[in-house]
Amino acid sequence: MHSLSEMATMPATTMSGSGGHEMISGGTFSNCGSSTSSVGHLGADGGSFVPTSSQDEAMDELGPVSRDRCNTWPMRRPNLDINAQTSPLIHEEIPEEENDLYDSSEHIGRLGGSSTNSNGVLHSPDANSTYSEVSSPVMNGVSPTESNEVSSNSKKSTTRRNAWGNMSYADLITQAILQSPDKRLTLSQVYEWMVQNVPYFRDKGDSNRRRASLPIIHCLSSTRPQRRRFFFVALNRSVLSLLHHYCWPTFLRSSFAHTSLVIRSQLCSTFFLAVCFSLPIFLISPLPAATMEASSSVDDDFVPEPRERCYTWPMQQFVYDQPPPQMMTSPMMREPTVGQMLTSTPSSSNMGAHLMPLGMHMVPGGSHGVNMNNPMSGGSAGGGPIPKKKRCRKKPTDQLAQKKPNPWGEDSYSDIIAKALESAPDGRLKLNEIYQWFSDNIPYFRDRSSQEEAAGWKNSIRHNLSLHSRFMRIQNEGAGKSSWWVINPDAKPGRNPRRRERATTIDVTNKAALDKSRGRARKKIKDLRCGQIIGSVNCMAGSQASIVSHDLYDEESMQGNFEPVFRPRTQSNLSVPGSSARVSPSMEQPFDDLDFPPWVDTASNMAIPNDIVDRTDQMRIDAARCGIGNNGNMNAYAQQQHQMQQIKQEPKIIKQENGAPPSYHELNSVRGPCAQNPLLRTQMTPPGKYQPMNMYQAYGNWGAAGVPVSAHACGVQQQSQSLGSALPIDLENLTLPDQPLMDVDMDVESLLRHELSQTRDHQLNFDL
DNA sequence: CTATGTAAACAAC
DNA sequence: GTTGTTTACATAG
Ligand SMILES: [Mg+2]
Repeated sequence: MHSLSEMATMPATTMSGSGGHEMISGGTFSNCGSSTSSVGHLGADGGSFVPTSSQDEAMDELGPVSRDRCNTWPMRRPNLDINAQTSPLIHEEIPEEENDLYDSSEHIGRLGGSSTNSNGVLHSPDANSTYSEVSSPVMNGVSPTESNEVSSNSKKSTTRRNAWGNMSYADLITQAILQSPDKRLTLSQVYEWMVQNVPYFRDKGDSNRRRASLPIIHCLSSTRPQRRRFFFVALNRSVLSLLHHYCWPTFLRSSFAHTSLVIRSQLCSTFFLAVCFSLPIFLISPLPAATMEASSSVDDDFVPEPRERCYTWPMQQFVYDQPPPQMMTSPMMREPTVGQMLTSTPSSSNMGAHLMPLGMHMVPGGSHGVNMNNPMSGGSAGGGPIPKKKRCRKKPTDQLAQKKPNPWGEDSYSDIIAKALESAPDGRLKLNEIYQWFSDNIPYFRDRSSQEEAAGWKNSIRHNLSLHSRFMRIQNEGAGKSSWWVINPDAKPGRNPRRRERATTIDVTNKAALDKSRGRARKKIKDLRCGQIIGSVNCMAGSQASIVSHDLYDEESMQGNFEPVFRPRTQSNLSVPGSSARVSPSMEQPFDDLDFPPWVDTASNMAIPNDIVDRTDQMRIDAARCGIGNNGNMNAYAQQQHQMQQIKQEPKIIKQENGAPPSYHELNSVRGPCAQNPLLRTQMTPPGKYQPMNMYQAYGNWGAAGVPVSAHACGVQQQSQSLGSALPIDLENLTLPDQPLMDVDMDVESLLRHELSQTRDHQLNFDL
């Protein structure tokens, strides 16, 4: 079994009341609350938050300092009156939700139907109905004909918010979950429920497509009202990091009681996001009685206490001592998450015994570094095409005898990289940090740290990072900054690249020919770049390619996909083998490895963004407003982060137009309105610093205890301000297949923006 | 065959 | 020189 550390190491993240307020008001985002309780009271009273002028003032007080330009979060928008009009309805419901928001179908119905409940009202799920037996739970209480009419009628109706009725996705999901026996469903079961119970989705057909593999479990069965709040748990660090970079906050259990409103609203977004992106997120009520109370003591001990501090900072870190029961026993957990797979490599326990038998100069195995064997291997150096001598890499007999696949041990580069990333406090490392991790933790590489010797294995690391969709690069905005590398939680476990084999089939005998052909290819590309229309598009192989903003290169032509004038180093130029012309992105299935609801127009609606801009290092924190007085409540890590933030404070950023036209980064910055997480590690903290086990010898214990806890705080609110007011309100609008400029990148952005717009709009759509 | 390691070309920074 | 992406090729299973 997997230890829980890899999936339940929860970063402490709380949302400050001010954050919640900002989210609603559309004001600026503050990463920090105040040290006083004035801001925190939002959570203290259980979410009875109402945007008032006084709070607005408080907000202003706490708001970020003025800045020239928003590189980390959107600038304050003048006014979002639209929200003010749309929100109150839902808004007013929230404060009172203490009593059973989720068990009250009426509430849900009301949320779903803003004006009339004729269609949106949901009756309480039949107590006898089981998940599998529900006939048409969504339309309970609605006459068959009526319901049918509602859902099948696609024409716009002013009384209907969505094509299927007034219920939001969250409403539907909630219904599905509530009607399940265990009050929890996997994502695929949610899909199934949708398809089975909502005619609109049923009609979309293809219910078996893109089944979810990663579960969302929603436990709402807590009997104690005070615990009937939600937070979500990223099951592993990978997800965590992704959430993190998406700016979806994760929460400590200790924080939820104070931030229920925020959490709920965040949850809704996350909820939806989870559905769309198949994030393995657990949605659980605070220690749901049904699933956790029985076996987990964590719950019972846990009593959230009010606290006076910035709720964006972690107070304490919450770590499951053991996996939540459902994770261990639930049959729904069919497919392991990436993180689980990473840590479930067989036998790494012998890593500890992995003695480097040979001195660093004996170099039994690897041909890395100074390779004596092949003096000609410097391919391009020579003047002319030198026939390349065949490489001969025989595995040394002693290594064979040890059954070790590699001179350093069992794990592949990929495995080691993954472990490095997982060991990182934020689940992310930069390339050189990965290098360092190798050197620090694995003797073999440590012994080959010289520039010359390291070139080989570093190359291999880079190669692996690029090659495997398992790893995801996150753009680190800022000149000269290398990207963050994280585990890609959406990577498909099994299959991966199908491009490697080509070499074996190509019969090119000498390097000259190879280079020549390569040159031709290059030339061809360059020619094409000069204006020819090519039928390929930057596409994703697996989920591995970077997402390219077509806004950049392809202003308005959906027909002609011009190659970019140049390809950013970090941008894949791969085209899909087999499908040359992909004029219509929805035709091909470049996202087969992604799990989307069947009815979702995957190609047009979303994709896993592999390029995410991270502007962590650019945030500016006003330390004075961050509740510094309560450091005693922080864990060491948080304190360190805190100090760092105080130290940092560099107002710089403001990376203005470098003379360049709307750059790739610029566009990325729009797409990835990721927040700067005040708790994110910066470059000032070396990756290995928080590692309890720094030795590769302890390798086998990874996953058990080796993953340090990290604290994350990530506000989602600030994103909302960047959203145009013209954003579609209904998800439907985003899934229209004929939306122009529809492409991977575009869709991610729009999806996120949509989500954010929902958030801004007071959870108009997704609030439960 | 696939998975992996290694080398290297190339490009952008 | 570094960071990334790809391709090529070799070996093991
Ligand atoms: Mg990759």
